[in-house]
Amino acid sequence: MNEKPLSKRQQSILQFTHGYMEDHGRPPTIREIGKAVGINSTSVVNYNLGKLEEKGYLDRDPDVSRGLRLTEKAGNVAQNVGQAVGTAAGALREAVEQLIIRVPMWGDIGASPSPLPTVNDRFAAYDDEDAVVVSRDMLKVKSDNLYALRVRGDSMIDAMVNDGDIVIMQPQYEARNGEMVAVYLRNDMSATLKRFYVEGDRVRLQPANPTLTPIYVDPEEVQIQGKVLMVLRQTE
Amino acid sequence: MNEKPLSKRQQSILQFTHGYMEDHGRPPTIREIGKAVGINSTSVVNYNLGKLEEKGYLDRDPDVSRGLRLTEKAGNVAQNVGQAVGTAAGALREAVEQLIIRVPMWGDIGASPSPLPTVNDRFAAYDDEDAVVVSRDMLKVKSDNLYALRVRGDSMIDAMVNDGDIVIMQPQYEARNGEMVAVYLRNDMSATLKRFYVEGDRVRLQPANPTLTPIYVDPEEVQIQGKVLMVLRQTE
DNA sequence: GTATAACACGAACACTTGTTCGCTGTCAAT
DNA sequence: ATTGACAGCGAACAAGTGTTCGTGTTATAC
Repeated sequence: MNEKPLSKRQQSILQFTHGYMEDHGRPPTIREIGKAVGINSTSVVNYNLGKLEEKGYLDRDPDVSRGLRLTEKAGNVAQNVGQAVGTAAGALREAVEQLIIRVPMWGDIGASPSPLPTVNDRFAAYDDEDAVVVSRDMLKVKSDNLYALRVRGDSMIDAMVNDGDIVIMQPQYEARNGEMVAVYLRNDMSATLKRFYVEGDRVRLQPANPTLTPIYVDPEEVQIQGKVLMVLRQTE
Repeated sequence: MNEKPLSKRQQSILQFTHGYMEDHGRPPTIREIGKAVGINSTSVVNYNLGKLEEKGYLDRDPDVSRGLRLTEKAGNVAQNVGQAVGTAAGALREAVEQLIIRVPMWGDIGASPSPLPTVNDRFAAYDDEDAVVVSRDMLKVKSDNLYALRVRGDSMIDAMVNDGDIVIMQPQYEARNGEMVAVYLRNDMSATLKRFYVEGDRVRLQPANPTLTPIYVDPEEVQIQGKVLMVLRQTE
């Protein structure tokens, strides 16, 4: 449809109407439009509004005061404000959720004898205040059931994990070779973080520090409690 | 202020007005309100609108048609959609900025001989894609000028930092006793991460692993490049 | 040059809309 | 029992607002 462009007056009318609606929360009257765009006669304003309606820039309800409505074509604002705000807020919330994970802090690991807390141990209400915030980019797994533990004592040093460090865990009760896991050694009654390998009928637990020697244990002695995904150290 | 609750009629007036505004893009007239909530007399509607204005639920412009405006207190939608969306977006963006810091990834540390990159070395445009996202809670400093380095090789193991770990650095060229810093040893042409102590006329560099022995160097040999704030390890 | 359409205008009118007035009824406090 | 506050009502009125009418000017098509 090859349509005539808007006259300058018609553009002024649209701009004024849009701004008036935003400032006042209601459309302007015919006389208010005329005063704003320099038209002395209500019938000229009426004529131009009729033309704008023909061209699809606004709707008019006849015989009611302030019976104008700008259409989408006029670039007017969305009518359903609450929905627009909610949609924007939801989109931003989704964007944040795409960026970070809040991992609940469940307690400590390290002082012997002390088994690791497990998923099933947890019944206290999750407290968001104690969460550790981590970038999703740094985790390559689904974020189900992650938890954080703070290391107490020097027993994890062979795992290159220091007193005070935080480890991000994923519940897991079996391990593949090479995975860094938290294991509870029943004979020692202690927990440790090592890379796990099955070798013949024994289990090799390899320290993260490659200069240290591994330990070999009977599979019966090992209780895997979870996989280590990240270590976070604050040095201050 | 102990204020009387709204009457049922007043609640109906607010609800009708809100819905009419959304449906029609303009406020209702006194007579439209009366018809909707079962009031035959314009003066009763007028009286109740006056009460709602007193209580802060709406504003009235006198002597104009459709001169009502619901206020925030009425739970009405924001009038300026763009502004409301922008305000909401800004508030959420501020909330995210309160929660996390995006630390630029500047390069590697560890392969010898290789001095640390410094603030002054950096001239390429900061690429947000390479940033490391860290929770502000885990940093106790102003976030000015932080940068991240990825560790290459085993040379940091005495610092309890493994190949592939990420360290979050703050530029700093002098150190207080006990701070974990990145230092460049001029004689070795190598960089290391250690706790820094001045002892007499020498400098003691203490490994993070307390079972290892420190090294003593001449102060002239030491070039401090930055303070280590955090270590992040991905174990997968 | 003429006819037609588009655009413009002031004035009057019709209708819509908000305000005011005088009155009534109910309820709580004195 | 009286009074005052509150809520309600119909009617009249004043003001606001949109529509219609008759006329004039300018641009376009033939």
